[in-house]
This record gives sequence, structure tokens and C-alpha cells, in this order.
Amino acid sequence: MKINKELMKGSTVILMMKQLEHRDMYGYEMAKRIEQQSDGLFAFKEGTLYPILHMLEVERLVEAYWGEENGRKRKYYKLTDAGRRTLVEKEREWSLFSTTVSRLIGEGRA
Amino acid sequence: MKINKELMKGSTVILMMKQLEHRDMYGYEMAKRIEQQSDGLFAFKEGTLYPILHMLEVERLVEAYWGEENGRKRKYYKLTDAGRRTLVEKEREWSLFSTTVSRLIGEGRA
DNA sequence: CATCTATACATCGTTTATCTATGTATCGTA
DNA sequence: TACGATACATAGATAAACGATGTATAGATG
Repeated sequence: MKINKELMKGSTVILMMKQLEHRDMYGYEMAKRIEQQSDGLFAFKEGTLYPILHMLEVERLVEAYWGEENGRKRKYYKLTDAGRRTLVEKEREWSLFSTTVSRLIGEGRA
Repeated sequence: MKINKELMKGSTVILMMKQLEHRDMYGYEMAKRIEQQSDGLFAFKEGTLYPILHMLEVERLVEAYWGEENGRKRKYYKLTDAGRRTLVEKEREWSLFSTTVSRLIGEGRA
């Protein structure tokens, strides 16, 4: 089943930030991991991925630094303290939102 | 807590169609009921509400008819058979989407 | 009686998240 | 050597929801 792309809006940022919770990653890696973890359900395009990372950097929620592995330049991202606080808030927001929608949908089944 | 409006995108249509599952309603009524059922969390503006209803009508997922109560004209909406099939599909879609996001967010907590 | 709020419909223009398309460049493989 | 995967980036298109605005009636409040 394919998910309506409009549903994805608003959850993309939290999914990406969550990837950075335990270790630094580069953009392409984050996208591939989300794709794997979701069994191919969520697949971000580059046109979505990189602008979000740049925006998070401008907002000081992540910091970027260049690394090199196997002769390949990679731009690693790291959550800032502000980023971690924002992530916690966004998780609470997601939880409230999803349980509320599920409840409203469930209520109809009376 | 206020919900990021971007999260709402994509779930608005299903919430509105769900209201029509058990009885016909007029637009304003649907919006107010959703607001009450969500404890004020979801509040649709008219600029959101009516264009969606018109779109659903064009797509033959709902049918509209005018009624009058207490000297007040009301436009009632009714789910078509196609609308009911679409609703079932959208419910499955929401379920898959929300459980997947929750799983990915939960996984980070390892 | 005048004014305000809630009800009830509607539409136009704006905002913005994501996508599509395009570009650069390197690595491994067939 | 040609292709696909990796890895970055951005410009323009698309489309959902919003803000603002408009019309009109009912009921409450002063």
C-alpha cells in the first residue's frame, strides 16, 4: 500500500531528527535508513531531504561537519542541545496528534 | 499543546468523511463536532472546510442536498457508496502510516 | 433598539512542504 | 566503458491548508 504523500507532511522532520538521536549521520544515510526501517513505505527524495537539513542547520537544531570515507565526501549532521529539546517536544506532539486522530476515527465505529 | 498544522495535512479529509459515516451532516456541524471530539485540538477554518466538501462532491464521494431548520439554510452531505469504499481505504492507510511512524520513533529509544 | 456573537455558507490569494527535474562527481561492477 | 548506486545541491512546479473577506440570519446582551 502506498501512503498519500500529504499524510507525510509534518512527520518528515521528526523522522529525520530521530535518526540523529544516537549517532551522527549524513543525509543520504538517514534517508536510506528510514526507507529500510519503514519497509520501503517512506522514501524521501533528495529534493525533500537536503532542504530540510539545511533548514534545521539554519535553525541551529543540527550542526554539520564534513567527513571523508572511501574517498567519498560526506556531510555529517549532529543534533544540538536545542535540537534534542525540540525532538522531545515533537515526539509529544506526534503522540498527541496520532492518538487523537485514531480516537476520532475509532469513535465513528460506535 | 498546539499541533503543527503541517501534521494535519492529509488527515483532514478522512476526519470529515468519518463524520458522515452514520448520518448526514452539514459542513459547519462537521467542523464543530471534530473540534469538540478532539477537545479543541483540531479546529478547521472555513477556508479549509468548504473547499474540501466541494472537492469531495466533484469526486462523487459525497452528495449534497439543501435543507432548512429554524429558518436557517443548511447544506447536508451524504456519503456515496464510492465514498464509503474510499473511507475504508483511507482508514487502512492512516493505520499503516501512524503505526509505522510510531514504530520508527519508538525504535530510536533502543 | 442596537450591537455583538454564533451560526452557515462561500471564495480569493498566500504560504509552504514536498516533489520533479536537473546538475555535479565518485565508486564499484558488468 | 557504460551503468547504477552513492552523495551532495538547487530551481521550479504542485497542491493542501490557511488567512482574509464577504454575505446573511438567529439569538443574546446591554
